[in-house]
Amino acid sequence: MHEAILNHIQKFIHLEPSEIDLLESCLSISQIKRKDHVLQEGQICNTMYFVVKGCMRQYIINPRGTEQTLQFGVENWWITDYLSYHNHTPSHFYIQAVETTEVIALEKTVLESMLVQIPNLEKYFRIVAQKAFGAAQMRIKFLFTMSAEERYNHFKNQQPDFVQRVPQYMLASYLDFSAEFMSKIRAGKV
Amino acid sequence: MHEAILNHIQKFIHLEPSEIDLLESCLSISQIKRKDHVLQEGQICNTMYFVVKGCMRQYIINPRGTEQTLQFGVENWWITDYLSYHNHTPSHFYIQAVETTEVIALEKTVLESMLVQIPNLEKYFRIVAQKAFGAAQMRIKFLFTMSAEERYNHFKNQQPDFVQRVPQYMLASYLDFSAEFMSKIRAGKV
DNA sequence: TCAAAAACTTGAACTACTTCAAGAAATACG
DNA sequence: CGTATTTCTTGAAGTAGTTCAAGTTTTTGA
Repeated sequence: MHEAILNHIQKFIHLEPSEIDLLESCLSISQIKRKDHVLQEGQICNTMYFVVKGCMRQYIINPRGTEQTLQFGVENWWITDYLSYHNHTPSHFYIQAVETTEVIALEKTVLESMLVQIPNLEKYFRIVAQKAFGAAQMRIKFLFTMSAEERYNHFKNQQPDFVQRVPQYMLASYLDFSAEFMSKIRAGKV
Repeated sequence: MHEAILNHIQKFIHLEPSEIDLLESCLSISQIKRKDHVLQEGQICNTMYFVVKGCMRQYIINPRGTEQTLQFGVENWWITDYLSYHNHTPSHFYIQAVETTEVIALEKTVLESMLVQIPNLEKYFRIVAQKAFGAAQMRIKFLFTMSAEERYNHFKNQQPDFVQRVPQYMLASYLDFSAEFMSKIRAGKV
């Protein structure tokens, strides 16, 4: 039970058997159906989600009414709105299941008591957040320096399977170009 | 001595007097001259920098040979390449002083021993990284949804003083448009 | 203090994308 | 299985920006 998250945690820190038991007792898996939301714009985000199986995404609706994906979360990723979570402010984002997804939803109150009981977990979440921030910096670099076609090819080389897994319009918006342009890139019409 | 960083840490966690002493003994301020680098592309980043006074920036040189700023770090900000730091891989970035800047440079070996001796610091760095990641997500949102002029005005409203403080071409690249276009925005010629 | 370097401005030509609209194809699920 | 919904495609017209080049202004530091 909960092997996925326990394995992931133990990639970064050591856990005592008693700590594993404690974790087990606090965690539970829930299933989010395709297209269901776990966070809507305007809500305060009190939960962190660990993706066990499936795919979540964080997106916004831009002024033209089009969805734009800011982040995908696949197996072994955490997804949340950290700013809303820390500042208790209304979120700017939606978080939704792209496909039917199993997550471990960790509420702030539960997580905070876990962090007190297993102080070593602080290190785990520190490393997760630092790596995520590092990845966000690289993402901004790619957005700044590559053309649309280059971003598509680069992503496809890095994550060949993932390209098949999500609708093209979601990936297009994640790479910051229109769904129509994605279609033309794929057809070689650019 | 080191009040800036001690105050910043104590915004998020409690420190015992003995811990403060220990910190004091490990920290030292160094001065980075305007335009000097603390990290160059290709180097492995082993240090985190806390800005006490002044301004640092992280930037890249794009394929056309133009510098593009990915991140500014002003007073009370940490700046580093977390990906290079964690993975021991060559950095994609330059980190440079925009103006002559006082930083506390924390080497990985020193920081790691501090984290062992003051486990509570893990929490501090967790929160710093989570907030930084949250800010990066918002940044991507702004890049995705606002026009160049909107990004400039938004930034100017949020950080009126900062706009005066750095060369326009650095801010232009941070907001992802050309220095020339910045000039036209400011002149109202758009 | 003053020369050199850095930063800013301007206009003209260009281009990598977007938007719109409508139809075709693929997929979900009752 | 079949239909409703979602996703993808295509071309034409438009635009928010870039690039280039040259001149001007401001700042730096010996």
